[in-house]
Amino acid sequence: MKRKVTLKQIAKELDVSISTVSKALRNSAEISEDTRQKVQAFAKLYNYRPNNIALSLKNRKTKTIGIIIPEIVHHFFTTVIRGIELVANKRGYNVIIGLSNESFDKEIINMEMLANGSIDGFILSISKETLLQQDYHHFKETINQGMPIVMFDRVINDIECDKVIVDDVEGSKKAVKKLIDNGCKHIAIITTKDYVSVGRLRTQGYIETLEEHKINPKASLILKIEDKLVSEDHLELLETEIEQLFKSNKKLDGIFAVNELYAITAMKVARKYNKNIPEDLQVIGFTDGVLSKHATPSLTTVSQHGQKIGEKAAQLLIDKLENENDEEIYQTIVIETELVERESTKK
Amino acid sequence: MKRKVTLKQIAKELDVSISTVSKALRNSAEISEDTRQKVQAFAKLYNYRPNNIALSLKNRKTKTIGIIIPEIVHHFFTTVIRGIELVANKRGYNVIIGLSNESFDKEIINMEMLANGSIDGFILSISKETLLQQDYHHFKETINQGMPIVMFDRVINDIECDKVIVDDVEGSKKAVKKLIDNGCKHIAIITTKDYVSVGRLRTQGYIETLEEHKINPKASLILKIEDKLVSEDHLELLETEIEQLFKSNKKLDGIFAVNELYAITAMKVARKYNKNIPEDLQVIGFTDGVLSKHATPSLTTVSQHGQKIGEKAAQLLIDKLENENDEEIYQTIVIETELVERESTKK
DNA sequence: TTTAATCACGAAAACGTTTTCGTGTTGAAA
DNA sequence: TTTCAACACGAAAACGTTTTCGTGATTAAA
Repeated sequence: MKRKVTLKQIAKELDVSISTVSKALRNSAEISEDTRQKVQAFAKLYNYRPNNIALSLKNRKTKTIGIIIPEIVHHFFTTVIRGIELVANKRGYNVIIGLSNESFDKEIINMEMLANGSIDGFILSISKETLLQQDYHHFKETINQGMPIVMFDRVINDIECDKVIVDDVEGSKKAVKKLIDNGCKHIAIITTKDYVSVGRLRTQGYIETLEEHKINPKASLILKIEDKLVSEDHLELLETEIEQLFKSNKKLDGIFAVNELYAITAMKVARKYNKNIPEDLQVIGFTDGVLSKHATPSLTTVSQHGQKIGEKAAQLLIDKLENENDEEIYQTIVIETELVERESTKK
Repeated sequence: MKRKVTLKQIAKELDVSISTVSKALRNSAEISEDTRQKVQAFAKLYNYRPNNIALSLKNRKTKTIGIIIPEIVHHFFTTVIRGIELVANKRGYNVIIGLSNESFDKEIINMEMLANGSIDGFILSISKETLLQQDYHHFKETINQGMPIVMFDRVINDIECDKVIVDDVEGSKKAVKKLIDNGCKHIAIITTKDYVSVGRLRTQGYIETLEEHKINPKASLILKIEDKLVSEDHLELLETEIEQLFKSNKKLDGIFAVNELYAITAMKVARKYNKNIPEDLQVIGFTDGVLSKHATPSLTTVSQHGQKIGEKAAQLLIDKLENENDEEIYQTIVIETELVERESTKK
């Protein structure tokens, strides 16, 4: 087992100073051709690689991006990570991941763990608990200490930082409009409680679109799920709630669900009630994931282009990191949504 | 914007030495109660946090684990990550992620990027390309430099390191046995080419189980997919290959697929051929993910307990890291698989 | 031959810690 | 009054780099 070789060891071995070795390796003009070759040959032989930690300390930058997300077993978030990793790697950055697990405390702990020198900046999506408590001091403090943050998807307006979002309202409008155009008269929405910003916005899009088409939004057609209860383990609860929706709206012919799971479950319930999809009931989801693609019938959804979100977020962050003149101009980038039409809606 | 405060600044401000500040903060007995309180108060006021990078350099350990996986948009791998993160965090470690994207070169690049000081050890699953090329020098070199590696899921025997695997053969046997017990006479397997170790092992389990039950494995019932062709984008190819299987085996009444996607697609094809599941055809998959749970009918699968794999891997790695006496004893932990019975098999 | 410029290298500081060891000051014991 | 612990603190080294600056030796110009 040969330990990693350092400049010091090379210097000692070749009987020159550390500075000389360093310069020789970096092809400094100060060093003679002779020693340069000698040093480089030796370094190559022993497979010398500069120690990242030492470099980080010296340069006061780690070339590492910290990602904080609520959950990793989650198709959307992983596509975002994929995007981040893609451009980060291309630009010489590493990616370190912290999971808040939707918890306020864990979000803070993770951020503090990383903020003390381990990373140069954050890309994050806020945990539900944080959104619920509306306590954002940790973000503000981090930014105040000169560490840039880029928020995506779940963002809040009164934090001054770069943001990458999808136009939830617009995306939701596309979906609802599609249902209307396809002839649906009684369109329900299955959404989350309002404190989840994306749920709120998508609900808003739903209502606006109905109104634009002179349709009166009916309260009985709006189902707001308390999603703390509806983790993967509480599927039955979700199902019964949706069944209620079916029971109290016999004429139901269109459903817009703000995520895949709600949509899939709705289709399941529909089958139970002998409604054919898309003939009797058309369904559109939000967030294009594996479920949508492989469900039967496959699900028409609003795609958020998670990877693009990640790419853009990483771009924004790295640009800010590498721009010396830290002008405090913050951008909010909106990534276009796209309606992916599949079998759950009529042609 | 107040920059992060350092020991030096505190020392200067309070007109004491850096050593005194450091000791005071760490409650050293060398420091008087008076100055201790003064320093601690000041530190608290300015929210002092020791710089991780400096600590890493000093201690020659980063308290960070490097994970290298082939793909992040992948249910199994993310559950493993979740497990790793869970115990890593509990034990004060961070987690940094590199994606090989199933590429040999990217695997190497990522590992080199991290191996130069950024992390204390690796947890990884080998890329398909690496498995295909059978070039494992980068693993050996890393280990040789004193950096511990824990491999999971896709491992290779002749690398000396800790490993966490599922018993693919055993898991596959459970599945096939279930099909036999349920009365299937013509059981097909949809698997990968043999260079993917998990595919090979699951095929082995299939064959062995048949033989144990005096059933002759028929070549026409073994479908080996070249999975480079079958990314998410080549679904039709997968479908036609499976259709061939149906066409050439009219009596087909059981399918064991080595992953979710193959299983789901098989069910889709079955529907096309008007085979009822589970009455006419029973299907079992491998890897319990979202698809299995939410498909219709829901899919009976062999669950690998990804999270447990991650937890165990992290445990092994951290134990090794924190055990000074680096005895070179390597363990291979086998995580039990479990047959999760759902609607795609008979009761 | 003297002066000045160029060359080739080394010493040292800096990044932010922790820790070992040394030292001046105090108080008590002799 | 002298001696010696105990006390409270500081200097310095170390982790592994990069970079600035200084310097002795060689070479070219005067």
